[in-house]
Amino acid sequence: MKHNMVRTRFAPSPTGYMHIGNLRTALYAYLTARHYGGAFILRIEDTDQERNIPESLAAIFKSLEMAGLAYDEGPDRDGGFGPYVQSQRLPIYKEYAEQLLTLGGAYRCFCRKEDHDLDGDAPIRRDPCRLLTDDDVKHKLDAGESCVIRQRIPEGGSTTFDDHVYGKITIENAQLDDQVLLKSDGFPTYNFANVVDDHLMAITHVMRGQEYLSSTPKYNLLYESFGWPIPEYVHLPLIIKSDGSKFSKRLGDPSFEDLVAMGYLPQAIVNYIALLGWSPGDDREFFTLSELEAVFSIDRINKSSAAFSFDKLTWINGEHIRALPLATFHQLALDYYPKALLDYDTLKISELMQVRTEKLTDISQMVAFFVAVPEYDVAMYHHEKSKCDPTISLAILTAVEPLLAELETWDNDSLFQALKDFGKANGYKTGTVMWPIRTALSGVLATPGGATALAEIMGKAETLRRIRAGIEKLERGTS
RNA sequence: GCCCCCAUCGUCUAGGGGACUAGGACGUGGCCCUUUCAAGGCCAAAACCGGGGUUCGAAUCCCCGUGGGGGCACCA
Repeated sequence: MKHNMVRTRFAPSPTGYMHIGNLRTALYAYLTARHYGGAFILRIEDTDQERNIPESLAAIFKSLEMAGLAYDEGPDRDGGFGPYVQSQRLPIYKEYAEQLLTLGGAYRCFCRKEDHDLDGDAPIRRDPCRLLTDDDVKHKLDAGESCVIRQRIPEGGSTTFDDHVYGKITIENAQLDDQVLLKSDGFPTYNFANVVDDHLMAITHVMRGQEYLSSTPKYNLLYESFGWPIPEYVHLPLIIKSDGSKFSKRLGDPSFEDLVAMGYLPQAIVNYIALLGWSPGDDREFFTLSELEAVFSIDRINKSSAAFSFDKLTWINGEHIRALPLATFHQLALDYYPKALLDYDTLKISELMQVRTEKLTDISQMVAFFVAVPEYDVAMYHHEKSKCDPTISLAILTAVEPLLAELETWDNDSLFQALKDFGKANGYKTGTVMWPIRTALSGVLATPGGATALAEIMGKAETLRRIRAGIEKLERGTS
C-alpha cells in the first residue's frame, strides 16, 4: 500500500435495499477514492442483530454493481484489512474495548437497560458506574453480573473537530453522553465499531451523512484515548423531499432499485444524485461516472440539504437515454415492448422511440397502438395546426387509399414523397394530408414518428386496413 | 428541553467584498423548426429570509432574530 494513499469506505448496514442518501454517500466516497487514485472499501455494519437481514448482503453487492461503484476491498474482495463484515470482527472489538478500559477511556457499566430509559428527554448525566472501583467491578463480574462498556467522557472542556464541508465545530463535553461501546451481547455499537474499523482499515476520509455531525466529537475522544490519528471528516448534507421532509423508504419514497424499476437508468440516477449536494463549478450537468471521477472534489460539496426532484431526474434520464447507442437502447426497450409488437421491425420502432423516451416504463404505453388502434373519437380528426377536420379527413383518406394501394416502394421516403405530391396537386398542405393518416393509423394524439414512419413500420396491408377502418369510422361519425 | 448545523428563483445550484441590471439547469409560459408528439433552437416570468453592524462598497464578513433540519438508544 502506498503511503498516504486515500482510503474511503462505504459502510452500509444490511437493510435489504439501497437508500438514495446512502447511494450518494457511497458515490461521493467512491469518487473521492477514484479522484485521488486511492482505494474504495466496502464494509458491512451488521452489529445490530435485530435488524440484520441475511439476503440483503446480496442486495448491496447488486446495487453497487448496477451503479458502477466498484470497490477495491470488501467482504468478497480481501485487501488485507479484513474481515470486512463487522459481525466477523467481534474479538477485535473486545480486545480494543478492554484496551480502552486500561487506558481509562471507558468503564464497565452494570446498570440494566431500563435504568437508562427513565427520561424521554434524554438528559445528559453521568452514569453511577463511572465511580465503581476496581474491586467493585471485580465483585460484580465474579457474581456473574452482565455489563456493557461505556465511553468515559471527560467531565469538563470541549471537543473541536474540523470538517471539510462544515468547517470547525466545537461541542462542550458536558453535552456528550457516556455512550455504550460494547453491548452486553458482546457486539459493538456503531459508535465504537466505526472508530476501531476506520482506524484499523486505515481510512483517511470518513464520509457520512451529516446526522453524525453531533456525535463526531465522541469519536474524536475515542481516537484520542487510543492515541490514534484523527481522520479527515467529510459530512454530507441530507437529501430531502420537495416538501422538506425526510426522504425515506418507509414513507413510500423509492430506493435506488425502486427507481430503476420505475424506468430510470442507473447511470442517470448516479448522475442526478451527484448533483444533489455537489456542483462542478461550471454549467455542465450531464456526467458519466468516469467524468465524475475526473472532476469531483470534496471542496465543492454543499452544506445545505437538497430536495430530490423527480422532474429533474426524469430530464437527465432522458438525456442519458438519448446518449445511448441505438443498439443499447433497443436492447433495453425490448423488455417493455408488448409480445405482439415483435412481429414488427422493432429496431425501427426503437429508433423512433429513443429520442422520445424519458423513462423506460413509458415505452409500453407509447407503442401500444402498433398492436391495436384504441377506441377514439372522430373529434380526433380535428386539428387546428394541421388545418384538418373530420370532413377533410374523410376526403383525404378516401382519396389516398387507392393511391397508397398502388404504391410499389413502401418506405418512409417514397410514402412521404407520394403524399406530399398528392397534397400539392390537391391544394392541401402536407400537414393536412398527414394528420388524418396518422390518426387513422394510431388512434392517438401523439405517436413516435409521423404518418409515413408509422406506415412504413406497419407495412402496406396493415396501413390500408387501418385507413379503411378510419374511413368507415368517419362515414359513420360525420354523416 | 439541551446541543449542533443550514438559509440565493418553486426545485438543484453559480457566486467566496466591487466584474451582479445576481449566472446556469429542471419545471412553467411563448415563439421557431416540423408529418403528430418529442428532440433541438430562441425568448419570458421567477431568488439573495428579516434587522442591525463592519466597509468608500455587501448575496458575499460579524451579531441578533426568524425559519428549516439534525442529534441527544445496549440503531446505524
